[in-house]
Amino acid sequence: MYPNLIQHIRKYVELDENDVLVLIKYIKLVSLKKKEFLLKEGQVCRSLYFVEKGCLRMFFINDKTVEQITQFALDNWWMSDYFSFMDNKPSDYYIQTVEKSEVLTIDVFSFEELLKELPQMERYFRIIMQRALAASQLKVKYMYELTKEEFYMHFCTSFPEFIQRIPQYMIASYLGLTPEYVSELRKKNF
Amino acid sequence: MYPNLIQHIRKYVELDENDVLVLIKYIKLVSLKKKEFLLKEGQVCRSLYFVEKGCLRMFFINDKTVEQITQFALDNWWMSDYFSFMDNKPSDYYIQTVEKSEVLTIDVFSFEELLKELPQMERYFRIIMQRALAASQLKVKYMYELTKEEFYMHFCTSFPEFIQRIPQYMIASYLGLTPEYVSELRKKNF
DNA sequence: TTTAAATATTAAGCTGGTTTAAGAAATCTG
DNA sequence: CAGATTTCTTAAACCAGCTTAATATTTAAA
Repeated sequence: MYPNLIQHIRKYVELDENDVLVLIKYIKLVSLKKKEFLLKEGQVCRSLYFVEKGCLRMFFINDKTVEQITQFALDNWWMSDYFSFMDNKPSDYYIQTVEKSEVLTIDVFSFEELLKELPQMERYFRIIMQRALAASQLKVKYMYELTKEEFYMHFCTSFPEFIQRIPQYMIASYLGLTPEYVSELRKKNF
Repeated sequence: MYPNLIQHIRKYVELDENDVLVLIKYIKLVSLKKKEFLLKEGQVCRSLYFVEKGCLRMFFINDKTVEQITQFALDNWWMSDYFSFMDNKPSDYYIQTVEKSEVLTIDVFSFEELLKELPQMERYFRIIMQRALAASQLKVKYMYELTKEEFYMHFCTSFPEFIQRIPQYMIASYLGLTPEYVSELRKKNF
């Protein structure tokens, strides 16, 4: 049950069979089709989401017309609007499946209970947050360092699995480019 | 001793007088003048830094000429290159004081020992990382959402204390603008 | 298999923000 | 206080990447 999550946790902390039984008390599995929503703007983000299988995207609506993607989560990634989750505030974001997905959810209350009952999960999430923070800082560095063309090329070579699975216009949005410009770059570079 | 750090920790977890004695075993105070370095490119970032008083900036060198600032840390902020710290890899960054500062440092080894001896610190750092991640995500959102002019104006109204303490050209760098363009914006907007 | 919807391409014109270069003002240092 | 250094301003030329608008292609649904 939830093999990817269990394995992921065990990369960072000890988790015996009993701990697993505790863990699964607090976790819910949600099976979703393509384009289903886990969160919409205005709702409080009440859960952390772990992608067992599939792909999520997080986006907000720019000047009320354009979807601006800020994150993707493929298999074995956590996703949440942490501000909304922590402070119980309405979110500015949507979280939606990009493809058919199996998502594990843990709500605020279960999260706190789980941390009490399995203190090593405090360490696990500390490490997860720390790694997510490092990744976020790296993305910001690339946004500063690279031209948009370089940013796109870098993304293509660094994350070829995204190029396979995610429509081009979504990648454009994630990188802060227009789809038209990505078209131009593809023509130019291949 | 270290009143700001102690108070900061107590905002999130319990810390009795004995715990404080344990904590200070692992922490070092460094007093620095303006423009002193805590980290230089190529070195491994071996510590987490907490600003008791003062101001730090984190930057890297762009195409070998221009300093690109990615973070500031004022009083009560933690700063580190988490990638370098976690994985023991040479950093791309410099960390330098912007003004005379009192900085608390905790190195990798002490960090692990501290977490063993005071497990509630695992929770404290989980929350700190979570908040830093939320802040980083919010910055990325603004970078997507706002024009450079709006980004600058938003920063000025949201963080007036930065405008007081930090030279204008550093703020320009942090926001990804040229100092010349900031000059133009100031003329235009006041 | 047809129709509709979603995704991708092409090309011309335009603009927000950079680059370059020079000088002015403020702040340090002895 | 004087000179050196750091920080800030001004203005013109320039360009990476966007906008607009029309068409083409792929995918999904009926």
